[in-house]
Amino acid sequence: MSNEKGVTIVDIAHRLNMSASTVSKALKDDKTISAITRERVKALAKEWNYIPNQAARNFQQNKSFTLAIVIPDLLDQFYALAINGIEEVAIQNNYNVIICQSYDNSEREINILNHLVSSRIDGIIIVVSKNTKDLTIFDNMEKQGIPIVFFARSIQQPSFSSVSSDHNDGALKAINLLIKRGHKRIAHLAGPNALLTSHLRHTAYKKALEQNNIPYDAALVKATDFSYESTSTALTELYKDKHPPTAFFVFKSYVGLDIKRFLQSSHPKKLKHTDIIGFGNLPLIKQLETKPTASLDENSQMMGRQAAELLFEKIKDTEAEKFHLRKILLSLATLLYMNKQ
Amino acid sequence: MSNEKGVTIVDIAHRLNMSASTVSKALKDDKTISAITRERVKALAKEWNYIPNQAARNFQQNKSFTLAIVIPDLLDQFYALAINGIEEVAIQNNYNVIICQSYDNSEREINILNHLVSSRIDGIIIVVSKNTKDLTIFDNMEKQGIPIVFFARSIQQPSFSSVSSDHNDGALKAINLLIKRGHKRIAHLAGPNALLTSHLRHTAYKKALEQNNIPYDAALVKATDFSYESTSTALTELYKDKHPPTAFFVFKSYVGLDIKRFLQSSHPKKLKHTDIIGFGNLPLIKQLETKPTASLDENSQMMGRQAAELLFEKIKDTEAEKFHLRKILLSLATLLYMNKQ
DNA sequence: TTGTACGCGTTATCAG
DNA sequence: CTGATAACGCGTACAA
Repeated sequence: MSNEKGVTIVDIAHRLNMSASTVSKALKDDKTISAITRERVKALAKEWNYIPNQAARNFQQNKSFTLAIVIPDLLDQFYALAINGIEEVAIQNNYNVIICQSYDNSEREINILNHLVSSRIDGIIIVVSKNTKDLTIFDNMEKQGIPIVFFARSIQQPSFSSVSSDHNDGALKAINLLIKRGHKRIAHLAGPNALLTSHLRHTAYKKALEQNNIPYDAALVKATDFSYESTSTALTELYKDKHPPTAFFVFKSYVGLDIKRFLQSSHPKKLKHTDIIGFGNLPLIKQLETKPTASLDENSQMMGRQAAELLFEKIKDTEAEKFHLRKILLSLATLLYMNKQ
Repeated sequence: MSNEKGVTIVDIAHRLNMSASTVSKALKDDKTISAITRERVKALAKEWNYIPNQAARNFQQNKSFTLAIVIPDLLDQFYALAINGIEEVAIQNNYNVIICQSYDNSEREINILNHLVSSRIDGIIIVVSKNTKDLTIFDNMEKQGIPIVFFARSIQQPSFSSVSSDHNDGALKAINLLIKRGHKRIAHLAGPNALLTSHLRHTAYKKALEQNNIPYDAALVKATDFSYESTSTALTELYKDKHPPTAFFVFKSYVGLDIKRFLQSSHPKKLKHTDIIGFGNLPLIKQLETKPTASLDENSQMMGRQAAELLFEKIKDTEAEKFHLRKILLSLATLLYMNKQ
């Protein structure tokens, strides 16, 4: 019978008059153990409701069979969907996933990472928080054999694997669409300065304009930290212009939604004629009565799957002491929404 | 110097010519170790970047310093906010949180729970998935000393701790508000049948009508499984009635949003005059141009904090071998939204 | 004040 | 085919 602390392999071995190692092997169907023994062991294990002590296994094997996802914010549906994709692949590989929120705060991020290292996490998929500058911790982690995949947000260091959207591809598709719809004054609401991705998308915006022979106007570009207040300040500035924008290319769709909110309260007449397009197709857009013009469909679930697959390649390669680096850039479809006229 | 597998206490002890136990104690500032020794140890630990092996600790102490949250779906902002509240309290207690999605599937839920037990999780906060009937696993877990707090969704078993909204209070406030706004035909869109909470809210709806001397009409009540399709089928039925509803009391606000979507496409003229109120104040409502009439403000973040605090009480009580049961029912404010007229 | 000895549950190795 | 033994890193009771 079981004591209250849980049945162990030793308990079973004792009852069956065999050694713990035999039981251990029998439990995992090791062919060097006779079929009868295996059956006896499994039967008793079931009867006694033996639950393997995963903590002991982790310790013994110096592995956790767990990978971590570190994201700024769960409320952002882009990340939530990505998690679903990652989990899918993790489950296939018999791995568990732990989700950590950095709240876009690099100190908290470091705490999280240290704890993950300490817990012998097997791999990490991370969306770096917006102020993260110091990448030494990531270097150290890779040196310790913990594979990392950077997700969505890019970083300076070229030696890390990553999965993200193709900014140039996305910007070009967005700008082309807006031009096709007759716009000349296309503003760009960029992400926070501290984020490398903000600059990449800004540059992509410039390039896309160039390719369409539209002169770049720095006055049409403002940064936002993604809060409504910040976006609204930026917009107030933009609308002071003699030739205010008639369309927006935004860092991500959430910013586009805030633009709509702003217009509704400050320039309701412009609402209908202002086209907005940005990165990210969010489920919540389904719920909106008037939608943004379009989104660059990032399919974050698929991105998550890709990141997880990449991570598992690295986990296996680390075990084999190989070296593995890959950067995946995903091109984007534009997703048009239809508003009632 | 450190080997690549990470510095251990033994490494430090060896280098400093002392025993591992001395180092172990020094590291945690044990006063029985001389100040000088403590300093020497800590200095070297820092120099060598010693990272305690949490996996070893967990194993040795048979604790994980981690609690788990099991929810149906991360995309639901109600749960995402609850997580934030839980995390807040967990961090204060130096605990980690792992988040698991059951996708409202009880088989997956069981897998998750088994794995959590196996990992020696210290406590669980769970939103049971909608088909969960068999509660023996929870009984077993409590027997094994793993405290559980049920969150938001109620279960039959009275012997578990829980935190949820006060259905009667909520329903009464909602119905009162709708009546005040002149409605007589108030429909109820209930949750799935398999969910006890659906019945509780349904009953609360009946009671609230009674208290207002409005006869209960079963034809005004339909269940939805929360998908748009299901809700839309229910609505189609409802609008076949000779006296179709002019207002809705819904299981949760997401259903209310789907009602709006449905009306917009099928009965656009009714949209303006149909009042909708349900459980849950969701951040995404900010983004809507026309909002539901009101929400019962569940403040899931605060609910999360309460659940976590309750769980920590239980964790401490378990250690002290005490018994602890509490059910928290939170009353709700109604939150009115103002639509442009 | 410091050190010794042991156990936590599991698995890998190697001997029988 | 099975068993004995050691090892993983840490904490702790007890001895010195």
